[in-house]
Amino acid sequence: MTELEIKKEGPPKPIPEPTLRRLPVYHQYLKKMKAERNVDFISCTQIGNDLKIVPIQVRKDLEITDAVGKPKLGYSVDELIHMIEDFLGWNNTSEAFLVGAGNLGTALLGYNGFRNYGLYIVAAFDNNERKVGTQIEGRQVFPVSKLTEMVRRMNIRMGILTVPAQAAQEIADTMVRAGILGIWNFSPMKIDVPAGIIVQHENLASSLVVLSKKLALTMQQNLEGTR
Amino acid sequence: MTELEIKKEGPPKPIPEPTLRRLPVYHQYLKKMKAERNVDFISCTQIGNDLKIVPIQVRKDLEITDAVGKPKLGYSVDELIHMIEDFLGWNNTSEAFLVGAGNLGTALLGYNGFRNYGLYIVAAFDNNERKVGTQIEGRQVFPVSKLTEMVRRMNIRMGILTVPAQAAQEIADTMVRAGILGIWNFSPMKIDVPAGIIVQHENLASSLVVLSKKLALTMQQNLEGTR
DNA sequence: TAGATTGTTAATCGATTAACAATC
DNA sequence: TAGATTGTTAATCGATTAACAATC
Repeated sequence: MTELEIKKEGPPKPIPEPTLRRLPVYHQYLKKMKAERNVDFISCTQIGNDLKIVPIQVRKDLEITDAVGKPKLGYSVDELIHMIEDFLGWNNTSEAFLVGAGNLGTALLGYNGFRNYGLYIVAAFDNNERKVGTQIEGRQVFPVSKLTEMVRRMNIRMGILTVPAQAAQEIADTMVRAGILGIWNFSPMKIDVPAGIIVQHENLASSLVVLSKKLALTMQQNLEGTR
Repeated sequence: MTELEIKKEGPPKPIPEPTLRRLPVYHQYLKKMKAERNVDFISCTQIGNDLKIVPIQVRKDLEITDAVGKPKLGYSVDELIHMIEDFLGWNNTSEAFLVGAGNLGTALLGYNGFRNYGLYIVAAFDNNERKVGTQIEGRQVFPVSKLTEMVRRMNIRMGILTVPAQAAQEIADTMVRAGILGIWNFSPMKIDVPAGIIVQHENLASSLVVLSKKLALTMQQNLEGTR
């Protein structure tokens, strides 16, 4: 070993999905701590307490971003924010098309936060004649018939699916044929895609089931408590 | 042991959350198989193949609903659908209030599927004067100032939060004070609640991160493949 | 220095997967 | 009957949690 620290590369360690999902939560928290209270250094203990995550979990999660802390002091908030953004690739924006400019699609188009997460929705597509040609939240609405050509021309890799259930599979097929590699599916329909295509399905039924089961359990326990 | 099978009760076995999230997926699939192809019996192998879940996983998941299959034949589709609905409590509806009648709120109000999942959104609340007093998707819009009283009067237990980030915590507090026990949080803000209150946070940043990381990995692998 | 906190290695826990006997 | 599929028990895997030495 020389004095120069050799950064060992090794095979890319797999990132646990739960960790990945928590990183944006830490990021939001850190941003808030910085803005509201101008905190410079922070410990896993404090993060954990505030977010109701066990501190050791926080440490493990942050480790994956290669952030280093100082014993006794904690992590530099600025550095941590930066490391998370770097790790998540929020510093280089990628572009996406959104198909289905209904209420849900409009809501997503109107959510400016995505830009901070490295995502920019460049255009929307819809079959409704009254919407085609207009702008929604500053983005042009094109007919779905233009989708394939535009995906190819602009080299778009991500598609956001906000169409009704019955149209979901067909639009997904079109997206894939055009060259889209990742689909963010907000439709209530599971879609079939070829191997190698990534689908992230926001399944509200699944989420609702988790919430209602927990709720049912709480209410049952409350009842038992009064007996 | 008599001839009568004694159904052993035992302590309620904990339900793995991943299983819970998959049950609605099976349900949707089964409904589709029934409707489109009139399938009467189905095996875990087939379900697994179609949904790209390993068959043994499917079996384990279905086991929790107490559904029983016939060796060689598989499960009765009708019975399975019924058992899942029963297990998830989709046969008795519960009511919810929605706060924030923007595009996202409107989208949720317009999604009729919730009724099949045992959820009915009875009313919406908003501070926008142009919305208050109108109907959206057939539901009356009330001012937020009426929320507390109406939650109490109607004994509502679930709140759906579709307000902008900066209003989220305040509305959540109001909900909790009024007696809401479960909050379905669609705002991009993590909310603090007292112990015992259930929060299901639809965190789009988390989902996006998972999708983009996977996408980045695929694109990287594709690149390596061409070299 | 003393002690809080990080970094790292080991133990635990829970979900997934495998193995195999029972059965229609 | 033969064989596919269920039901059930065991093994594996990965994420979480614990333990403890290193360090500022």
